[in-house]
Amino acid sequence: MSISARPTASSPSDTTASAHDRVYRALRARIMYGDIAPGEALTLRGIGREYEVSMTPAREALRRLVAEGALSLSSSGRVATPELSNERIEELAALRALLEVELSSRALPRAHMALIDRLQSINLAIAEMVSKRDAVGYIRTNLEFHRTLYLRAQAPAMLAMAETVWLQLGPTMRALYGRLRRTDPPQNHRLIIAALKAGDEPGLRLAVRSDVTQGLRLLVV
Amino acid sequence: MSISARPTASSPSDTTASAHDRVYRALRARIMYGDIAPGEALTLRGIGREYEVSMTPAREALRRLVAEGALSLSSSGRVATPELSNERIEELAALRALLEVELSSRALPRAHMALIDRLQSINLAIAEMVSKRDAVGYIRTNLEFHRTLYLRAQAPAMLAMAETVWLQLGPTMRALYGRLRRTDPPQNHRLIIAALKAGDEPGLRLAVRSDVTQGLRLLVV
DNA sequence: TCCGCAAACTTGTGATCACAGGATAGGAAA
DNA sequence: TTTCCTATCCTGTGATCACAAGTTTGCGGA
Repeated sequence: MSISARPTASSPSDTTASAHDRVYRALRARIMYGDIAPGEALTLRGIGREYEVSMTPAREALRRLVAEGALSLSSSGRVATPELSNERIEELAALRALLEVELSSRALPRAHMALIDRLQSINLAIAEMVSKRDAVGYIRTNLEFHRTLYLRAQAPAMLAMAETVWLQLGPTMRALYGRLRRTDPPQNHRLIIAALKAGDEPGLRLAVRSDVTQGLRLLVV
Repeated sequence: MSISARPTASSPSDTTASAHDRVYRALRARIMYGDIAPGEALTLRGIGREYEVSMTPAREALRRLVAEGALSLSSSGRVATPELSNERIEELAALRALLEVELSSRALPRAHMALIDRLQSINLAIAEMVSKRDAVGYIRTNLEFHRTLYLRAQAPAMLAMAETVWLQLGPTMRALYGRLRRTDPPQNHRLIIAALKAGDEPGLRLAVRSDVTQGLRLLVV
C-alpha cells in the first residue's frame, strides 16, 4: 500500500535500519508467498523473540499487516492469518482480474524486448520450481512474473492494490499449490508473452484474466 | 482495508473502547472528508494531546493510516497528509472508475426501491450541503451516496479498496470543492438513479464512470 | 472415569522513559 | 544587514513495565 521498497529480492539486510520495517517486510514476504498456513496464530512476544526486537516494533508490523488485510485479528486482539471463505476468494479473484487486466493493458505499449526476455527467464524459473515441488518458490516466482510486467504500467497505486490482494490471498494460495500438480506450468504465461509480442491488447487482457482466475477457481470447493 | 466498522455516522463514542481505534477512526474520517489540508503535518504528541491518549496509540493510528496511503511519511519519520501529483490523481481517478463501475454493476441486480429512495434522500442532503457551501459536509454526503449504493454489491473487499482510494484522495478532494462552485449538484447522481430504476447496466456503468472521473479532472492543472 | 472450577500463565494494551537525529532560532562575525 | 554556526527544542523510535482479560492446566469432587 505504501511506497515502501519492494520486499522481493530483498538483500539480506536492507539499508533501511528501522526495526518495525524489517519485521514488517519479513512477515509480509512470508505471508504473501504462502509460508504461513491459514489460521496460524502469531503472538507479539513470539514475533519479537524471533526477530530480536521488543514488543513495540512487532506490534506495529502486525498491526500494519492487519490494516492491509493480510492478517485478521479475532475478537480480543489475537492475530492470525485468515481462513478465507469461498465468497471472499471469489471476490479477491475478481479483484485480481479487474486490476491486473488493467495493469497489463497499460504495460503493453511500454513493453520492450528486454522486458519480454526477462519474463521468459522468469518463466523458466517457475518451471524449475514446479519440478522441484517448491510451493513457496513457485508462488514467489509466479508473482514476480506478474510484478515485472505490471511495473511497466507506471501505475504505482494500482500495483500496490494488486499486491495487497496477493497478500490477502497468500496463505490460501499455498493450499492451491497442492492441487495443481505439475499441470499448470507457464501455460497462460506463454499466452501473455505471445500477446505482448504481437501487441494484441484484447488477447493480452484475456490471457491475464484467465491466468489470474483459473488457478483460484480450483480453490472454491 | 480491514473489516472494521464504518466510521461514517459514528455514534459519538463507539462501543469499541480501544484507544488506538478511536483515534484511527477519528483521523480517518477527518482525512477522507477533506478536513485536513494537503501537506499538513501531524505529530505523535500532538495527536496524543488532542485525543487524550499517550504516544503509543497515536503512533499506531498514524502508522495504520500511512499503511493505507492516507498519510505519507517523509524522510525520517515525519508524517503529513500527502500532496498528490497530477499523475497520481489521474491514477487514483482511474482506480475509482475501475472499482466503482464494477461495484455499481454488482449492486444493480440487488437494488430495490428502498435503496433508490435512500439514494434520493441523500441527494437532497448533498444539494443542501452545496447551498450551505459546506465543503466537508458535501464530500461526506457525496461519499455516503456512493457507499450506500456499493454496499448492495455484497463485495466487502472491493468496497474497502474503493474506500482506501477515497481516503487517499481526501485531502485533495477538498481543493476540488473550491472550483466547482454550485454547478455540480446531483447531476450525475440523477443519471445513476435513473439507470438503477431502468435496470440499464451500460447506462449505469457510464454514469458512475463520469461521476467519478469528471470531478477529479478539474484537479489536474 | 468424567465434569467443573480455580490458579497459573500467556496475551494484547497503553503509559512512560531514554535516546538519537533533525529542525529551528538566536547570536556572533563579516 | 546578511550569513553562518551553535545551542536548544522537538520529534520519532524502541524498550520496559503495569495491568486487565483471556486461555490453559491441573486438581478435586461426584
